[in-house]
Formats: sequence, structure tokens, C-alpha cells
Amino acid sequence: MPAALPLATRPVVTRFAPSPTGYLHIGGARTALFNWLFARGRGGKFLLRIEDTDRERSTPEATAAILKGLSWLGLDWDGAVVSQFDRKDRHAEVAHQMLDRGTAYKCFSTTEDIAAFRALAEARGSYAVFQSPWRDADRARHPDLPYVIRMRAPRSGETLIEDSVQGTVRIKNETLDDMICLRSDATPTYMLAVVVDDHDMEVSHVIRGDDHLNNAARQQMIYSAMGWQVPIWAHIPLIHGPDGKKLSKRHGATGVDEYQAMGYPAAGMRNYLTRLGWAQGDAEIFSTAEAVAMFDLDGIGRAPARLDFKKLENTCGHHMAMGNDAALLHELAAFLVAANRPALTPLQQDRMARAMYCVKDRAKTFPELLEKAAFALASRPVACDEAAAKTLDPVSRGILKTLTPQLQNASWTKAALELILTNAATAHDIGFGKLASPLRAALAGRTATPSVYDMMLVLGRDETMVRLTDAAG
RNA sequence: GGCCCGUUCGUCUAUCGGUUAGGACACCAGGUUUUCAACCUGGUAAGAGGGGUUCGACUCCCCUACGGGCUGCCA
Repeated sequence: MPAALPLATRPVVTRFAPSPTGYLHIGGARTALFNWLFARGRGGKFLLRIEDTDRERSTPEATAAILKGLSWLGLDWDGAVVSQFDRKDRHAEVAHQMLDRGTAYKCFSTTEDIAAFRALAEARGSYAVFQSPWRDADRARHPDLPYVIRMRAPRSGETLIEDSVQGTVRIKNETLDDMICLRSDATPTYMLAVVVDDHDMEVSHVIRGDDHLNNAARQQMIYSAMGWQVPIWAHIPLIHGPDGKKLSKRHGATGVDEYQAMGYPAAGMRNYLTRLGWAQGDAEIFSTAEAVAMFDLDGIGRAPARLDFKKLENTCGHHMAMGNDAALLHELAAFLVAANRPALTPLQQDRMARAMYCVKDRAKTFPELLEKAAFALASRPVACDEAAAKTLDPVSRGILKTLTPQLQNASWTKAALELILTNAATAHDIGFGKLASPLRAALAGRTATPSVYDMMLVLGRDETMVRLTDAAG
């Protein structure tokens, strides 16, 4: 029976426990985020454990990628990263304790025996759970052969999982097998290792993908076998691709590193991921601090959510606009590294910093930010695209020429520039739009740009003058 | 196959027996405008299907369909 009540008074400890077999999956990132939000909002701890008991598939590169992904998202963990493999002796110790207590037993069946059993069971249409002949065998008759340690699971009755997201889930014990806790090479299986580690690490809330919901019943048996307090379970639905199928490579990006390389700001990513499968009323756009304050288990939905890139972009756009200029500049530099693009020169950095105010609220991603700020990053002579070149006809060039002397002595403020330019438009008997086009071409080399005033302000008098002169020919 | 979970606008969701079923993204129309974007206003759009329970069901129960997960000496 889950002892949910005493746990409420236990300090909150959550954890993220990925297996290091690849990059940090976007679904894993959201699981980590939920754990992090929950802990941070309750003054608790958020621990990180690498489940590397599968030596075949675990790699240090994958661990590094996971840590990097978490760092990008700003999900800081408490204490040192725990390697599950390093704790294998402790796991084995617990397995033997269960053996001593009679809640586990040695099983000498070979993988061939098991396969044969399953084939037979399947042919008969009964449960395909393996029933070991060694479960009740006399120890005196144990052969001197390799063995695994199996849980002596109850074969009748049911196990109740009190889940904060899924509600009460009843699982018939007859559908659960005597799972292996310690392999024949004395290494622990995942099922044993998670329980021992979560217990030893004093994890109070296990928030993880609902692919582990069935496992929770098995794991709960180990808790009771050891007389340990069961944590509060919260099995969250997985993320699906836009077509509702399990998110996979064919949907596009699945690794968080790819999202960083695509230029989504981390704050926007956090906001979107928080809101994906979780809600509190109509809250849509919120800061990380607000998310920490708001997040709870009650708001987690029970159905898998689909990834929607349009909404991700929109959310990111809000965060880009809300972002602190210096912080955005800093993140932009990190994006360039992640995207394997050249870093900004000192001059470009300076211009970018000054342009930020007029470009950040029109960009959703860093590539867009760069695109909008192209005028500031361009170096002379500014190359014109086709459409911009067309606006620089002889008449327009003539007008640009008349502008330079006036700009020479103008005070470099928006109000002053506005006066000069509107007067110039009037003097040449054209609308302001007609004047703005060649100015855009001269200053940015393109037809879609921020306001001409903003560009002039960002570039400064000298640069503006030379660009106009360049264009005027 | 067996077991478990899920199903509200195209998408993310609100609703926790009584609402004209709300918001956001996307989309459409209009507006603003110095281009693009942004922004403002309005609009289209939903309870998978079938049975119950109830004075009354999106909400509770059952069945079906569909989707997902688990069913490993993987995690």
C-alpha cells in the first residue's frame, strides 16, 4: 500500500534519470523540466542520475550530450551526477538481502528455457509471463551453475499504484512476472537499480514518462519487499509528433541540441515545453520564475501531447521580445557556436547590441534575429538584392544626394531625422514610402528592414552617410 | 494475443453535473503602417461512437472504435 501521507511531510526530492544511449530527447527534456519545476517550486532538490547499467549501449558521449542539453535549458541539478553503474555493489547487496529475507530467489533457468516457456504459453494463449521452476525449489538442490536473482512476486491479488497524474491504477499480480533483479553476471537490472537508487537518494516524487507506469507495479513490490516507503508516483504522457504518432526522427528534430541549433531561445523552449501537457487556467506566456511558482502535478494532462512548431515559434517570439538585451546577445553567441556558424566580429557585436531594441520584438528565433539585424551586421559596400537595387533609380539617387548635406549637421535623434526626411519627401513631392525605399536599399541593401529611423540611429551618422553616398554613386 | 493508459476546436488546453463549452497557436477577414514583422478588431472551428445513471452530462459507469505504453538477464 502506498504510504502517501507521510511523504507529504518529507522534503521534496525529484530526479531525472536518463539512460546515456544518445542525445537528450525532447521528451526526456520535458520530463526533466517537470521534475525541475516541481522541486524548485517547493524548495526541494532536483537530482541527476545516469542510468548506465547497460554497458553495451551506454557511452560517455551520450552522458555529455545530456548534461549539455540540460544546461542549455537552464535545468541545474543539485549535487554530483550519480552513475548508476557505480552503485552496482549496493544493488547486489540489496538483491542478496531480498534473498535472505525470502522475498527473492535464485533462478537457474537459462534464456533458452525462458524462450521455450514463452513460446508454449503464447501458443496456449495464456499469459506469457515466465514462471520459474526454481521459485519454490529446495536450496539443497541448487546446482552449481550461473543464476539470476528473481523477485518472488505475489501471484494473486493486485497491486495498486496511486498515481498523481493517472489516478489509482490496479494491476493484477498474475500479469506480472518474477522479474530479474540481479543478472547472472551479478549486475543489477534497471528494475532493481531504480528502486534502490531512488530510495537511497531519498527521492520523494518519481515524475517520469508513462511508459514506466506498468513498471511501477513491479518496482513497488521491491519497495514492499524491502520495507521501504513508496515514493509519490507521477507518470506523465509522452510527447507525440504532429501526426499523433510516437515522436521519432521522421518528425524532424527530436534532440534538444537540434532545437538549440535551430535557434530557439531557451526561455521560450522552457515555456513551450512547460505548457505542453500541463496547464493552469489560461496561462500561456510566463517567465521561468512564474512557471516555477505555478507548476503542480494537478495540471498535468493525461493524454499525450503533440509537438506544434508554430506554437513553439510563437512562444519563442514572446520570449525573444521580452528578453534582456545583454542576455540575448550572450545566447546569440552560444547559438552561433551550436549552429556551427561564424561568430560575430567585435564591430558586429557592438552594432547588434545597439540594434537589439528594434529587432528583438520581430524575431522568433536567433536566425530570424540575425536576419532582421542584417543591416547592422552588413559591411560596406552594402550588397543590394534585386528588389532593393530596383529602387535605386537615378531619381532616387539624386534625392539621396540632396540628403547627405542636411544629415551632416543634423542632431542624431529620431525627432530630428524625422523632420529632415519628411521635409525631403515633401520637397520632392513624393510620399514618405517612396523615399523610404531607396533609403532601405542604401542602408540595408534590401526592401524589408526595421524602420529607417531606427537603422540610422543604430548605424550612427558616419556609417549612415557613407552608405548613402555609396548608394547615390 | 494479454494487461495498462488515454480520447474537448487542425494543435496545446480550460471546464472538476447546470457555461451562449472559455483561452492560446494556426487559419480567414478588416484595421494600423514607411517595407517586412509586430500590433489591434472580428470570424470560422470541439466534447470519437453507442448505451446507461441523473431533473440535468464534456464531466460518473459500461461497451465499441481509434491511439499509445508494457509484456527483455533494455532502460
